[in-house]
Amino acid sequence: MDTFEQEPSREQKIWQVVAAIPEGSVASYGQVAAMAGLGRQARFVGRALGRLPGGHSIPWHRVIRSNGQIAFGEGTEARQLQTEKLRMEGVEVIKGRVRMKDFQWQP
DNA sequence: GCAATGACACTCG
DNA sequence: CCGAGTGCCATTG
Repeated sequence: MDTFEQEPSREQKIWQVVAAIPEGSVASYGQVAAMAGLGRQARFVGRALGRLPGGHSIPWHRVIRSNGQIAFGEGTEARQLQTEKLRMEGVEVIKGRVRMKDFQWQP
């Protein structure tokens, strides 16, 4: 029973913010963290998404580093998938990085 | 209970 | 442009 209650609210907040990112835009971990009320806790966002089980329906591919780079290492399936998804939504991905200046989500 | 790790961010040189 | 150091917090051995 107590095996499914790891972290309450914080994750929920993150999911909300990530789910609120419009198509064709991207947000950095720090940005999501700030909007979720976590301040600089970007790591919490990353860990939250990474440890998240299936069935969450969260567009994790719209979340990248503050620097515009894809969070995953080169040669990983996840990175390829994220790149493809972003391109499919109209986001230009050059060498695994995005032009934040033009695609960063501005609330 | 401590040490190491991790889908990060920021500053400095 | 890139490397190194620091902070922040939860998970895992």
